Amino acid sequence: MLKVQLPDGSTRQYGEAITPGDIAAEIGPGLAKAAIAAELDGAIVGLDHRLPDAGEVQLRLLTRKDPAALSVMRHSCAHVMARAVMRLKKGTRLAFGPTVEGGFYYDFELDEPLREDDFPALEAEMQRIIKSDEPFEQIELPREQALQICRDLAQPYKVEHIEEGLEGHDTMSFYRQGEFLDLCRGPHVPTAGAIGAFKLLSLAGAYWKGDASRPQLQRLYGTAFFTKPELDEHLRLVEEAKKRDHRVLGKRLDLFSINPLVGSGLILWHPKGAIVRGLLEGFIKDELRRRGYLPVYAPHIGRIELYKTSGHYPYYKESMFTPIVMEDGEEFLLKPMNCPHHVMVYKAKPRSYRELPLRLAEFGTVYRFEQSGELSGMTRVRGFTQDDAHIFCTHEQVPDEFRACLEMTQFVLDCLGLKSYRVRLGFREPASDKYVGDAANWEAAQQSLIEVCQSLGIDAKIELGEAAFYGPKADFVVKDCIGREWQLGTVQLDYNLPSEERFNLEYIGADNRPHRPAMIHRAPLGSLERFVGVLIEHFAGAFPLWLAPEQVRVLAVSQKFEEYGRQVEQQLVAAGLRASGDYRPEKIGAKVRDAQLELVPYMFVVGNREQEQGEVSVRDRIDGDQGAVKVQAAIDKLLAEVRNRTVRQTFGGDAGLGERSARNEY
RNA sequence: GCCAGCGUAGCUCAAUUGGCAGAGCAGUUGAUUUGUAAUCAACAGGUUGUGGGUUCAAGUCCCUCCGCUGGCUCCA
Repeated sequence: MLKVQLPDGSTRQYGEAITPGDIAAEIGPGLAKAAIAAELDGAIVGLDHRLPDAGEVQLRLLTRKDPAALSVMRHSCAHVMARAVMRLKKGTRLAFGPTVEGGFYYDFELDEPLREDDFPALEAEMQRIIKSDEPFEQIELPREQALQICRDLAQPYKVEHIEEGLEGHDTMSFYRQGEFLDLCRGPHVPTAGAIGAFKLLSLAGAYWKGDASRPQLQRLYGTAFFTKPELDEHLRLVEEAKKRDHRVLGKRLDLFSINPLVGSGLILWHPKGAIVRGLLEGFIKDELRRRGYLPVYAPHIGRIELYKTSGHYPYYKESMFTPIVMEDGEEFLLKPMNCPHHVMVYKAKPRSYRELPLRLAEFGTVYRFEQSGELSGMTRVRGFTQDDAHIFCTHEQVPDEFRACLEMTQFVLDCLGLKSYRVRLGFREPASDKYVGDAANWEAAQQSLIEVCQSLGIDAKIELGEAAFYGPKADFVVKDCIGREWQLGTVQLDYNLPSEERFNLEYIGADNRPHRPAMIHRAPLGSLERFVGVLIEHFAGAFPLWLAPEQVRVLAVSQKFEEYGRQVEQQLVAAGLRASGDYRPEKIGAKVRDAQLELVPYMFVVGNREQEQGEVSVRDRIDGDQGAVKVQAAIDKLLAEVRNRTVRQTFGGDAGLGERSARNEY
């Protein structure tokens, strides 16, 4: 006897084998038609899933209104896409085809590669398959039979996956849809007709099982929604994301450039971009001073022996610039990290416990030879500046220092209007022996990270095995205003560099004996390049007043008022505002338009009326014409907005562009 | 690094089947003196990313390299 509890609290009892589809039909023909999948005790299953014969289960029938149903449908759409590819390209070998955030993909190996030109034909074929509305039918087969079928179908990747990936599974799940049969655990929509509007998006390379030493397959990306308007809205958001791309805006707003003659991945900060960066640096410097950090400076290169001692060389040799070799054989490296230099500052003299915690801070520029295919605008570069600091402290001080670091990062992000973020806690894999440092210290440090996050109200997720070999870490992952996630700030504990086999750091304790300090690396913004890139996209180039490269522009109604305009402009500059003036022989409408397109936060319009009254007409970039006020009153208003670092406007929306993470395997 | 695609004026984009490289904006000059998102006109702007090849003829077809884009892999 099976007892089924439904979301409304009602229960139903069944004596015979039953499926969610049967139950839906029993409740009503409308639900039977609308149901797409079901949630059985928290797990998503198909409508044809056979419920247990006895016991008690909770069941929820999912319609197209449930987000979980969308994933099921997209996965089915991936199958339809694969079926279409196999119809058009004979001999296609199938790999994996899961759902990802914002859509789905399927990996194939073909004799003739797919091209984007093939998309229209593929989409037409998919449309035909959906129209014929054939059911998705699950088939469970014993291991040997499953293997034989995949061999008969000439699907070597499926065979390999059964043999290696699904070792220990006795039965295999397949889904059949017409002539298309695929190893798949599902679930799927009942029939292809449930698939709504879809679109093929892009073509890419992907290694089999994500392993660069294995064959490279072709990955076909697509997306699907239950209705055409939803698909159109999604595509519109993707277009919106493209418009606020920091590479596009960086060029249009003259913030930065990258020049092949200078080198890939090397940022040229133009004056306007440099203003934004400088303001951020100033903001951070003030915070560091307030929080007891001491500024230091270190050179951009160091002898190779420094990095041999730190252990970075030759371990990270592949992602470093080649050493500079002098005539006498001495070698230098462009520094890929600031820590070894800062460690040497620590080691410059004997340290007492009374000096700890010692917090050494520097905007340190580092160089890493990232793979060419990895470079992207300001967010992935070969030379970047970290708002770096290294804290040397006793093990007892670690929790307080963690707290201060996380609190500062939180403060900085809040000030910049980045309100949506989470923290990834990278902890050690308990069973592994790849980590340096004392296990008890690790345990205490990890525990304190959890407690600090809790007390600061930070949404933190523990990821076992994601720690660096030298210590646990907390990475801040920030979500921008269209839902994309970026890893920015980081706090990392380091048991390696202070160790005897590395720099052998010591301090003299209260017991007059030497002790080993702990070391924390931390950077609230991460890299200024990436951070500014993310800020550009987050604000769509429209920086809040305190960060805007140009804060006010004086617009003269005609050239007759140039003199008064320049006078106002001077007052603005004297008040500490970044101001300019537009005295061209253009109509005021044209000047307004230009300032508006350049995203200048405020325009002060001056003409005859203003000149006579000692006023300016304030035009707000967001709210438009605000009418005339005395010059000093206008300045005071702006100064207050700067002082408070007011964030007045960000742009909303979520294009489903977060971390692309595979959910359904095979 | 790997797979696929792309590269035309500062920017956005045209150029029939391989047949005289073109437009808008930006720029310069001149006229206009303007009241809240584009005043008018003239001028100038190019070794079509680089180097090679096929052809009577290459922006267009083939190869090389460089760069960019989307992914994959990597990320101290």
